[in-house]
Amino acid sequence: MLNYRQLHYFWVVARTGSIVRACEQLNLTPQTISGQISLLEQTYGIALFQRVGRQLELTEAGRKALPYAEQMFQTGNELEAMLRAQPDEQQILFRVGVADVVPKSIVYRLIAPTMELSEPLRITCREDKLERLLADLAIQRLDLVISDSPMPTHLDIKGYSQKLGECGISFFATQALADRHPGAFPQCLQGAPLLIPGAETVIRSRLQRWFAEQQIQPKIIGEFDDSALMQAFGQSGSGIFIAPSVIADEVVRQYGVALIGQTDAVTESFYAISVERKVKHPGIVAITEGARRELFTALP
Amino acid sequence: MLNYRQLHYFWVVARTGSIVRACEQLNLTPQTISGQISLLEQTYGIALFQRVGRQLELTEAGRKALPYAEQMFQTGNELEAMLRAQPDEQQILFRVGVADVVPKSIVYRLIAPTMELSEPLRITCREDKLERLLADLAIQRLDLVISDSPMPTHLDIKGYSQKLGECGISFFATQALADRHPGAFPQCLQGAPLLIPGAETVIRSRLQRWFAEQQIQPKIIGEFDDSALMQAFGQSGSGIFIAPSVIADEVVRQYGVALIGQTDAVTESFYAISVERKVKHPGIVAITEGARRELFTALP
DNA sequence: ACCTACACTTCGTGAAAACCGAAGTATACG
DNA sequence: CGTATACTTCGGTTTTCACGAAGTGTAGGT
Repeated sequence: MLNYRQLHYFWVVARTGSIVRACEQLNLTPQTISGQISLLEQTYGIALFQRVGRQLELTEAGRKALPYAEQMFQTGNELEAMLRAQPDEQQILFRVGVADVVPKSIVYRLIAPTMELSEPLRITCREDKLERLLADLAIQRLDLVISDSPMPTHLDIKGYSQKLGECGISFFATQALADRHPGAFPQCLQGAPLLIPGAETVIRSRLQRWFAEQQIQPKIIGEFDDSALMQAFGQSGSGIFIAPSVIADEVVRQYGVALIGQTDAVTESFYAISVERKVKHPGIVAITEGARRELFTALP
Repeated sequence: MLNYRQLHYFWVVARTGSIVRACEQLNLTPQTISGQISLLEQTYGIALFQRVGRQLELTEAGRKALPYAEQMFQTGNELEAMLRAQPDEQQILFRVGVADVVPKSIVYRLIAPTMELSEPLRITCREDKLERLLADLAIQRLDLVISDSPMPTHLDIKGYSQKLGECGISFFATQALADRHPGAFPQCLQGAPLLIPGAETVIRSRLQRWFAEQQIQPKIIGEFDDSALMQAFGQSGSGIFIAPSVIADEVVRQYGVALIGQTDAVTESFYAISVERKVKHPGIVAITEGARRELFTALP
């Protein structure tokens, strides 16, 4: 019989990447979690983690198991939220999935308008790979997916995309790094260390085309599927990184980096994907209208 | 923090319909399960079951919670199977969903051919409402769905139906009940107590049309979405019930009932619904070919 | 090279929980 | 109205879980 508590610890450790961080989240001590996970591994005679340096890393088996656990406890959290909400009753659920390539502050600004609706919404927000989010959209476990690309056609799922807006991109670096690559933008990018979005993103290929046109060859030193992670590396001075221009001010402020330059020749778009049930969800309406009115007003 | 063990007990009790049966499955005593579920209810201050007679029934909250639990532990079971299978490695997964209106012995006969393939399959079989199965098909948590109707068009899911076969239906009753309604078939059905498939099934409406044509008004005393349940009631002598003619012999033998008559004017069809990935799953091939070759050979 | 900080592990103990036997209550059925 | 069945309640017992103390191994600075 599978021990769901142990599996839960496994999940938290896997997603936080370390036992210590899992402890903070679970209010437990490391030896407890370490022990319980060892027991789990023992039960099935298979290692889920392996030590790499002083961190833990998923083994092959662990990587296989993680999506199952993910699904289980994601559902578990929703169930718990539902059980707790029972008494006060009937606020409308609004379940949003966010593709991990979308910068968090964009997401925040997109979703913020839904918080101020007259009818109280209960918002659930989840981040994942686009494909998985769309699957959940199909079975109506999500009401809306926010992504940087419209609905792909190769999936066996119907969905309707709605463009929220489009904007140019800006380049950022720590001041020290920026000083090392002086000169006019964009020529200053020549040979500079660059962090770029992963191969699966839309903006990646546009960016590369633009570099070719400008006859600039930056030195790509990192690829990231998750924009927050990319920005974290950028903040440490590893390389120059990009973000949509609408959040340029915020990036400069929050990460303490310098704006190197910006272009509208490369644009990033954002889409709201829904199944478009007969009744439009108030949350979706708020997001699409809010995006048009406030976030992307300066653009066509 | 949600107690997953208690939730698991809740799930088993809900799906078996009784604590005692859950005990058999979990190797526990009733007082344990009863107690643990009470604790769960206490934690969230909400009843999940209510006593009806000496059985338990889901409350409104329980009904809301069940699909979540279903999802969780279904996934949990798959995970466990995967973890166990790890050592011997690489047998092809074949996950089949069966709509509950399809008689079990038909399902068995359809699936049986896959057991004898040269390449070893690991078959997972799940029974549920058609709609839920199709949702899981869309996100590739299932490879095939077997149903009595082709892919409905109103869902936001793509799927491809393939007709497995078609056959007439037969009427059955206990000998005692049959004796009470003597005479030639189908006139003997006039005024006889009848158990029929639920309103959502395809055969239901065909059956009613046929009765109208024959100018027969049976007395409908029960509707069932689950064919096994209908047959159980039929076995107890509650009423006359139907089943596809291909399994007539088996129904007579297994339930100890008499065959009253059969007609090919009302037919029941069975379909295999898949997402038709590039590569045809060996299990799907085996089922469609097996159906054509063995089960429904006598028909066009 | 060595010291310190950090992350995970091992071991033994104590507390919490889960579980069971016995007995009790309530319902269905003949 | 008695018997069988299903769920509950109430102790006591067993098992599981969690922590403190101490240990191993790695990273990084001096």
